Amino acid sequence: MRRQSAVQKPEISTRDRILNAAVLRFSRRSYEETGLRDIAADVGIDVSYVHRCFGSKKRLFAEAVEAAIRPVHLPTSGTGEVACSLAQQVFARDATRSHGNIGPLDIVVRSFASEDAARVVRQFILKDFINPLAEKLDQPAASRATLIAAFLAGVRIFRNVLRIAPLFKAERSELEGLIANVIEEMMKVDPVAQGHRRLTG
Amino acid sequence: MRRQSAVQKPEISTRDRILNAAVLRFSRRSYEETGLRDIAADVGIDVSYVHRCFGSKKRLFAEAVEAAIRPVHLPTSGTGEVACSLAQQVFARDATRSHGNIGPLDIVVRSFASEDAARVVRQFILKDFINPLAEKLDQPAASRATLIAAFLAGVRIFRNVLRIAPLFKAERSELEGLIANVIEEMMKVDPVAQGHRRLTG
DNA sequence: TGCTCCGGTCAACAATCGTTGACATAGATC
DNA sequence: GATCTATGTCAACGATTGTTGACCGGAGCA
Repeated sequence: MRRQSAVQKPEISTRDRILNAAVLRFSRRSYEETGLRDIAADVGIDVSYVHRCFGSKKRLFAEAVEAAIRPVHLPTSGTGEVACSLAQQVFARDATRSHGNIGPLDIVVRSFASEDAARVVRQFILKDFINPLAEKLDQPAASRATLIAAFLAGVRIFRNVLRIAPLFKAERSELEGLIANVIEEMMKVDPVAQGHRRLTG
Repeated sequence: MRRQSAVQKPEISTRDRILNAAVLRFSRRSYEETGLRDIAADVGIDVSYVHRCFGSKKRLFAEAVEAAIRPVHLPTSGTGEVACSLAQQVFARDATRSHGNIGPLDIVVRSFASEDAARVVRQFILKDFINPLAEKLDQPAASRATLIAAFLAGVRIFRNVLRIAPLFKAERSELEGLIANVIEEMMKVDPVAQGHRRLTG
């Protein structure tokens, strides 16, 4: 019924509306807790059409992850700027999808536990975050980049999923300062000279 | 049929066998992916008895978390020792429940996505980890302790749940060195003096 | 007019889930 | 022996899930 209304209205397609609804749902609840019927109800259509558009729940989820994430912005300048930028981005919420405090990261961190979802998420984290970041780091670059990713994911989980009080209520600028410092530490410290010193026993 | 067999054999109760099986299942799969029938099958009994013993799936999960976790060991000495100890414990696997690479932390990090499970997990993290750790830290102690917890959780998730290659395959001692350093940094750096310097713009 | 394709609905499938209540068995107690 | 209670089993409930196939209205085309 909702055909191109006379003129050239951009008029987002039903498929994209499903995708948007899916991103929001998957960002707020776990993969299993989110039903296709919920998503269909958001758009105002029947479940079967969701399935017809995307083939399966797993594929819809994969497309939702791909649609939600956007490339992480990594400044080309020194380590300090990179650290600060990452610290800010971990708190960023999505500008366009401004419902609640949902950001593009949340759909990723919500979906670790389920095997179906984890496969999708793992690929994204490696390709779109760890690998680009590792190019900016000293050896062992891959380990450093992964630890940074794990830290950011942990912070986002504690703050937005578990809603642990100290991270949920604390002043954002204070946290950003702490986090930026930690990230900078992860980027530059030599593990052999400083890290192993206490680990012999 | 399995009464105290004549003498004083310790003979673990069926209830505890259910609990053990639940810990393993919940550590390996998400809360929703784990069915009561799977747990019952592990023990070799009927589903209904699982339900009769624990009242509901949610309560069984809560008891499983409580049974799986054990108090984190915090050395009383300096920050360096605490950092090293935490770095080692994040890689520790459970000695008694030695199936696979399952450790007491995994049931926690597997289950944060589901709301039912998150409520249980949140309480444990605050009471048994963040609060004891915060007593050893400078202000803002709660924020620091929570960031450390988030970091450790992130590392465990990336390594044991997502199985991200760099953390999954890297040399353990190398990672421990990096992690211990990062934790020490989180414990002692003054956020106002060092953290805010770049965040004014 | 007739045909076909797109966008979408409707009803139902088979499976799985947590949950419930009725019933069985075996010791312990009286 | 009769009764009670702990330890289980069995069968089924109602709800929800992802999934499937039949169907339908309207637009475009010949």
